[in-house]
This record gives sequence, structure tokens and C-alpha cells, in this order.
Amino acid sequence: MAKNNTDFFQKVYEVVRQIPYGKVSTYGAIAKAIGAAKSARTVGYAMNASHQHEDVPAHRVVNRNGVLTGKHHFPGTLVMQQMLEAEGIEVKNDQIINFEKHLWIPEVQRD
DNA sequence: GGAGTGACGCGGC
DNA sequence: AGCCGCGCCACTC
Repeated sequence: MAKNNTDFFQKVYEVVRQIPYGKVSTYGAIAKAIGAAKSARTVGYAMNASHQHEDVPAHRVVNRNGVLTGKHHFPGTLVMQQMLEAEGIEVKNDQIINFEKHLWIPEVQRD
């Protein structure tokens, strides 16, 4: 069945890695993409370990409200925001402007 | 091995 | 339309 928790993390990284430049995604969208719509919370948890991965743009992942909820976990408080702005995404008060316009929904990952 | 926690989401009030 | 509370899943103590 290959339903090991390790695979879950791997899937999360795969999806996040597919986020194109200048785009952002949500935990819920990623969770759904990997077939675990109810595990949005766990997706965020996986992002913690994503720090040991360099191909995982965790800064492009925000909550469904378009708020940089995970910015506190970055080495700098404004690092996440700066990275998004560098990609052409406007961020105001830890929230992405025109979030829907920058929102990118990943395709469902199937085994 | 039970209980708590967390980078979330949604329904109810 | 904003605030509160519950659910869900993986992980740690």
C-alpha cells in the first residue's frame, strides 16, 4: 500500500517543487493534490522538514487566506515576504495582494 | 501508550 | 462579516 508517512512528506515536497515562479499555493490545495485533503495541517508540518531540502520553495506556500502564516519559521521575520516580493508578488501586512491571481493549484498526484 | 501540539480548513454562532 | 470551536493527520514527550 505504500502508505508510509515518509511517502507523505515526499509527495508534499514534489508538489511544492512544482510551484512555478511568481506563483503561490495553499496547504489545503497541496493536501488535496497528494490525496490527503484533510491533512492540510500535516502538510505544514512537512514544511518544517522542508528546510533540509533546497528544492522546496516553502515561501510560496501560504494558508488558504493568502497570509504568510509560516513566515515566523524562516530565519528572518521578513525573509518569506522578501522572497515573494522578489517574484513579483505584492505582500502587505503578511498578506498577499491579489492572492487569487497569484494562486496556483497543483495537479493531483497519483501513484 | 495516552495526551498535547501545530506553517490548516471549515462550519456554526 | 467577524470570532469561536472542532476535526484531521503526523509527530513528540
